[in-house]
Amino acid sequence: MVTVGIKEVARRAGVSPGTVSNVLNRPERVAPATRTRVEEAIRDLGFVRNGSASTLRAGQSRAIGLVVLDVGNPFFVAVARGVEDVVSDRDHAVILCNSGESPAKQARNLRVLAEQRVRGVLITPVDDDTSVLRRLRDRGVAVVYVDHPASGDVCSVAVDDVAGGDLATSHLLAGGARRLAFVSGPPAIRQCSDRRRGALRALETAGLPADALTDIVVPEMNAHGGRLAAETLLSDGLPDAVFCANDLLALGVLRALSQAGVQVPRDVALIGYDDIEFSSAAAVPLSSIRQPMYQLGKLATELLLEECDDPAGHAHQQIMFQPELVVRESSSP
Amino acid sequence: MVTVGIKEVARRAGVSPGTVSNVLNRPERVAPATRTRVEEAIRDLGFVRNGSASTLRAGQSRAIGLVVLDVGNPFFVAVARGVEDVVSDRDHAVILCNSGESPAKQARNLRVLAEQRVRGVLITPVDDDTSVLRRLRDRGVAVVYVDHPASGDVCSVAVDDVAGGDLATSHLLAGGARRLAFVSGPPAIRQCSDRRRGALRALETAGLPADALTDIVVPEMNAHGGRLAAETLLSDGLPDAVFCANDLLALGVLRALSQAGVQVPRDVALIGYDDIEFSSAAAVPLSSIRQPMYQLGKLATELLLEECDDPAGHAHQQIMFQPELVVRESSSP
DNA sequence: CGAAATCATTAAAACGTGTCAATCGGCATC
DNA sequence: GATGCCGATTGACACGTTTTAATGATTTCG
Repeated sequence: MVTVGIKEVARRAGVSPGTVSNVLNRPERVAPATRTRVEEAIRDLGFVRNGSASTLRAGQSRAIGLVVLDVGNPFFVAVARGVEDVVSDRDHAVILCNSGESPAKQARNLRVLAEQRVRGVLITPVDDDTSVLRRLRDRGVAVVYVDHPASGDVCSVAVDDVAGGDLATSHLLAGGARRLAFVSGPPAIRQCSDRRRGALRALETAGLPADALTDIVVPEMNAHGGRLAAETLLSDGLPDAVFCANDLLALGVLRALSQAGVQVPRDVALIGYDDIEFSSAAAVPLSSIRQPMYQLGKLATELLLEECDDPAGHAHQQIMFQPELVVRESSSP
Repeated sequence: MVTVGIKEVARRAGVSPGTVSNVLNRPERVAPATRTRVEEAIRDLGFVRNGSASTLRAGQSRAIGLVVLDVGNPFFVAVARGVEDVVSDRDHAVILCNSGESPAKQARNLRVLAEQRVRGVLITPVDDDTSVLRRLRDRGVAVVYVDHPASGDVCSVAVDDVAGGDLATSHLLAGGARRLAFVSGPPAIRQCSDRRRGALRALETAGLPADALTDIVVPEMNAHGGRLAAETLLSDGLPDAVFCANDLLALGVLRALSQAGVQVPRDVALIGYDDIEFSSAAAVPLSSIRQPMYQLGKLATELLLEECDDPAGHAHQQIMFQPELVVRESSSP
């Protein structure tokens, strides 16, 4: 393993290591003639900068961390795309981490990111325990919440989940449903509890009691969780309508119900959340709540980089998008 | 930004920096009493080790790179899961990169990984240009091909795509189809060309001419590409059956055809590739070719780490899995 | 009881880059 | 022709960790 470093390049180009460094970092400071000479040497020797050394010296790396709940969820994939597009313009890198909805994995990921001295972290937190994040910020790492509202001292980009829950539920109620089920992951996940609160608000607006809504909590917010929920639905008796906290759950529910001979929407109405691409292509096209996923990632990254570039003059912002109801066959009588 | 380093921990614990390093890396070498003292100091000061410094000193980091064609494709998400599970046991990290089927992005990603001095790289190459990879290996970075067969001097884990293409096509032919269309991305992508070769083999076996297969090439192997392909199908006249190089394409084709009033499988049979979870939940459940996605990632990672740990005694292996036909409604008359 | 051996700890030298004060050379001004 | 000035380049040090050879402390054995 031959390690060609900055000083070999320097020797080859007949300059000092300092000049090579300048070519890499502030090309404008070095005379055009020597610059091309150095660039040739770099090409000839196949030199690639040692990121560790550069990070060590500079005190921070040219990477940001993105911690999401589930890389298997197209929602977060779309968010990641937004992040990637902004970041690659500034030739930074994204370290994508998956917390799998587990606080332990989230903590492990954050430790790795802290070790890597990332400039900043975009995170969809697993729960409301902000202590880990606070420690990160104390260490000088900028943090922006993604899909999670925050209070004054930190930036956040989110979508109004209470409004979304209300939208979905009001739509189901307008369709004539009276007994509802809410399928979601652990209530510690804010998206779940907020969407539930929205559902309850809709019930109240409609003059219905809160116990018209039955909670079904499953451990994982994916298709498998959805199938588990369907088992409960089938054994406990079907409600008029089912509201799932995301589309993966809804697809799982839909699948399991169909296999059991239950027809959607005839026997039970169904609505999901996120409006991922697959929802419209499902066996029964899925009604859902649309969110600006790509925008979420994009804007969050812009806020993060702004804070990194000017920590002092940066004013924290909390952005809140509004979700949108998308009606398809699964909830139309 | 306060930087608490190893030497502050040392001072607090009343030992030398070297001892703190030993506690971190070879705890067995330090006496239990001092070890706990150091561990307390670490906790008290909230010390986290500077990964750059340790990477710089060690010459390589404790991370591996994974470069995939499309993070939006559930196939690669499943592969990534396999990788992640193996790697996190050895407490290494995975840097996940998306080449988006573009050689330029792939090259950029590899540069970043080289800068980070990753121990090894798992990659599904965009094309057959191995020069970049060869340079990486010359620099001492282990490389394993994922979902891409290789020749003797490098490890690879792949699935027999020719066999898969044959399986899919033979199945369509057995269903009575005579005129076929093959929808895929650019033929430079090996998965596409191999599956096509398998399709041609099946035609030959059945005694049909090669021009019974019409190629439809789209720029992106996702649902959008599928919709583009469907436009071509509709304007050029429908074949008896359509074989798509992956399920995302097939879902897009299915969707667009349905919207145009074409019924699957009555008007045209359809089969995809990969057997991603959504395929079975589609409007018309999709026939497909199943691949051991998780196993692919898992085994590739094991080979990679084996090579990293013992570069000299390592014998390169080329693993080839066999795919499996999954028949569902989209191809059953 | 002294010497040897074992064990725990330390001091100092790297790793490759970025930074900054210092130097050099060329040029214009007086 | 001396002086000052400015841009280009240099040299040396620092970043935080790991590692190795050496030191100090303690035990074992003759």
